[in-house]
Amino acid sequence: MDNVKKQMLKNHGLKYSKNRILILEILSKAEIPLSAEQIYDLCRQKGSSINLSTVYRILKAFVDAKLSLRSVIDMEDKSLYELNRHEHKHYLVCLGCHETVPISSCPLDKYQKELEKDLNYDITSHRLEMYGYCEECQETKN
Amino acid sequence: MDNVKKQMLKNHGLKYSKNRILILEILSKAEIPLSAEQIYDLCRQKGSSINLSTVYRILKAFVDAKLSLRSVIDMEDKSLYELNRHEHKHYLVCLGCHETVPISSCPLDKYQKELEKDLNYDITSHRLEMYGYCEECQETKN
DNA sequence: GTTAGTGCAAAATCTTTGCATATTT
DNA sequence: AAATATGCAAAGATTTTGCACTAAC
Repeated sequence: MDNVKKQMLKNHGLKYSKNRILILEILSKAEIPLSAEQIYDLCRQKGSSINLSTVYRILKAFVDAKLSLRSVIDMEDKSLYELNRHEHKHYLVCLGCHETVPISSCPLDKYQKELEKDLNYDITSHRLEMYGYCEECQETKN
Repeated sequence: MDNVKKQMLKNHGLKYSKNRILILEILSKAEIPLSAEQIYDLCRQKGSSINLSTVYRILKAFVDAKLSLRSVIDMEDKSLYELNRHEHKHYLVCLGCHETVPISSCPLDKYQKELEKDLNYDITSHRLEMYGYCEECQETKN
């Protein structure tokens, strides 16, 4: 029984369950956001007989508890889920091969503060993704 | 018959049709991105008997022809469509009332060039949305 | 023992498609 | 007349939900 993960659940007001631990492990190891189905497949590969609807329910619980983040990538129709690492991170996505590169620098802090003043908004977050072509796809013109 | 809009279709390799003109008008007037269903409703309000699947087909044609842009907003499950005005624009979305404010300034040019060099990517576009609370929703804690 | 999580099947929502008909060039 | 757009109904894909059952506290 993984006590670190169990504690993570508790800290976010979530009850323990085998499935939740399993999905938490998968998200912890993932370096890029995964779709519900990818997570489901990884569960099955690890021998679990979890149901897809349970995966969705757990992901929803994680997002509500702010343990996970949900996002969508341009041109994709499905949601992606990742662990909320409380790092400010963005992604660069190759439009050819869909390689996804995490980027930890962010140039938006000052800009966000200016906007807040100008527009009388309390800005709590932002989403930034960059799109383009990786070295290989530039050559093959994918 | 709106000849400006007719020409717009032609310029993008799209054949004329009443429905296409109608949707083009709706997108032209819209200041923020609209969902397929909102566009459908606006069509019906204008007396058209268009079918929802036709709306989807036209929007797909517009996006393929780069006459329109398709996007998704965090926490929403449906695509949004707007006219491709070839302006670089972002949106600030209120998490309380979903007010959407277009923002034309963009602080990312230099940053994007740095990333290109660092990562050997050809970066062709980016998406930025800001989320927060408008003045009113800050008060009512929506 | 009570509360909450899960599997399964069925439904809900958004989007796409096949086919017969209508419109555009 | 030939090619494309459209309406309708049906299917796809992703996500949600009701209910009986099981696991966790």
